[in-house]
Amino acid sequence: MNSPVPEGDMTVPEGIAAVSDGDAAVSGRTATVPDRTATVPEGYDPYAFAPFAVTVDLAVFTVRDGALQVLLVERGQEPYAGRWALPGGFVLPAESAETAARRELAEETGISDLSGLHLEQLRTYSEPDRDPRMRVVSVAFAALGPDLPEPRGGGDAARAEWRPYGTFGALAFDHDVILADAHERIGAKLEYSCLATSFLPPEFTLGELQQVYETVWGTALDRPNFRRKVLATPKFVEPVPGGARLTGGRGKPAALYRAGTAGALHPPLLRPEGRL
Amino acid sequence: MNSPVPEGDMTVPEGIAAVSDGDAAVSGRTATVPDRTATVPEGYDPYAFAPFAVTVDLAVFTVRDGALQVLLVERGQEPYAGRWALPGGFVLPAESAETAARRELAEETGISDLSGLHLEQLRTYSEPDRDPRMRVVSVAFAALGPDLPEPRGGGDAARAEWRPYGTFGALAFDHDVILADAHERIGAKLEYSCLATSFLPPEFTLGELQQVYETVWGTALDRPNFRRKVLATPKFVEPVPGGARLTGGRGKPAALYRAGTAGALHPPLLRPEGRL
DNA sequence: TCCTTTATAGTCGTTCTGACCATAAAGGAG
DNA sequence: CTCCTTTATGGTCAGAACGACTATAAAGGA
Repeated sequence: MNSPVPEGDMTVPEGIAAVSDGDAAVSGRTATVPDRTATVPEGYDPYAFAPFAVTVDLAVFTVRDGALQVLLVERGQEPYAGRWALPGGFVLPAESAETAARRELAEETGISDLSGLHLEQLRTYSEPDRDPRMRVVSVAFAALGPDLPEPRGGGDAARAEWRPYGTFGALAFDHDVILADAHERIGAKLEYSCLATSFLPPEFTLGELQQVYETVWGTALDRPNFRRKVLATPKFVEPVPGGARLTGGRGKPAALYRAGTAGALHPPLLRPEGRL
Repeated sequence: MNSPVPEGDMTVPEGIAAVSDGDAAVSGRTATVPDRTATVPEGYDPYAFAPFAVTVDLAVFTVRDGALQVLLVERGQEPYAGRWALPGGFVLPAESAETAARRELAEETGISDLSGLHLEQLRTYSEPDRDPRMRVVSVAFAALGPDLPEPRGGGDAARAEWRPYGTFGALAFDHDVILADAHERIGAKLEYSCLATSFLPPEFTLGELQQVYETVWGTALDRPNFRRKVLATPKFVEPVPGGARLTGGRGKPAALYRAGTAGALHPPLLRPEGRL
């Protein structure tokens, strides 16, 4: 896994080749301001390569209280000061976008255990006028996890909160578009992957699994048919050994299941109506 | 559609806001070195934002001679001089990644008519060591089109050629991974979208459409069943008015069809065996 | 002790799918 | 001109999957 700079014709000073070999900058994981000397070789003019700032933005979903909720942060600065936005931040010189996404999320929410969080690259937003201040390219991620703790709003975020999807006004920048794209992607992936289990704790009932589908898709599903489909799909879920059952609810106790080893669903579990 | 720089804490000089308005660099379509003054405001320290070079890489597929072919260019410089690579290049300061992708492709292949080409963002590759020279983030695209003209190999590319998928050795950088990801994505999208028609000219036979599926998936399909599925999907294809038929081939002349207006396929046309 | 709620099992008719077989219409070989 | 091969197209048929239901079980609450 190396990488591009395609067939670059841009005159690259010979001294550059040796630069990124030094891993001196890799350690700067918690710094918010990148080490200025880390990736910039002596005598290298970064403007020759049209420098961009690279950020990550995260559309983090969870299912809480039977509703699809999104993690938002309140901006403390212009532009869009006071407006809600998706969490995110700058990619540091020694980070991949994936690494930066997890770091930023941890910083801004104070949630330390992100192990159960499913992170997935959505797409990159690179319109030249995305940010009124400067040229910023943002790698967007869709993330989903089980009912996570209340965010603390640390790091660069003034505040951080779970908000029910659709109950807030326009977000900062192009975050409305990113969020809508993320929602569409998640909904589509539920059809042909076992992604839904990422919304749930390690052990769950089929009723809870169904609620994930219903919440994300916004449609009601027939319970017996849903159950039949899920159980008919090999390795989608497997019963918890010992016949453990969840009680305490209103009705008959439900059997507990764990996520299986399947990555894809065959056949897919299609949404009732058309794909869009 | 604006954009991120999330809740930026990095002190941004006020003078920056006016910067990207200047479209001075947009014209530099054939320039290999971007205008250095275009996006860099006075008094702005780019290192505070960890400048990255941003490139695009394209995995361009077509079906030729019954085989899936990929467009490759030969690198003329180190690193990986003489190695085959995916076409691509630097994003200019006033371009989106999509715009840069089409420009680079036109430059490096000499193919002027890219209108029939379907371009789709794949994902962004941002591992810190992707490029041995410097920090480069690459937005990868999957592209597919009907049998395109022979590439001329202009622009930054020493040579450009169609090569049957799988008939070449290791590509430069992480382009092997990008290409594999693109192939997987295309194969998956054939299942639930009408993307296959992008591989074909405006008018085509069902046999040609089936060959696209067979070529991309690498599996044989039952002809009557394929036909039944395709015709049963509303708006996937529509017959050419007047009952035009393609003759000149070996067997019975085939009816001609055009791409319909459907974007998604319901129900999907699943690959014979599991999804991966 | 009902009543409500949720889980789970099963039925039934329709639709879809995969594996076939059959026929039509072209070009090529002899 | 006559087979033969090739490709297109039209069917059949049994099994699988699906959607809409009905029925029963097991909990808590009134």
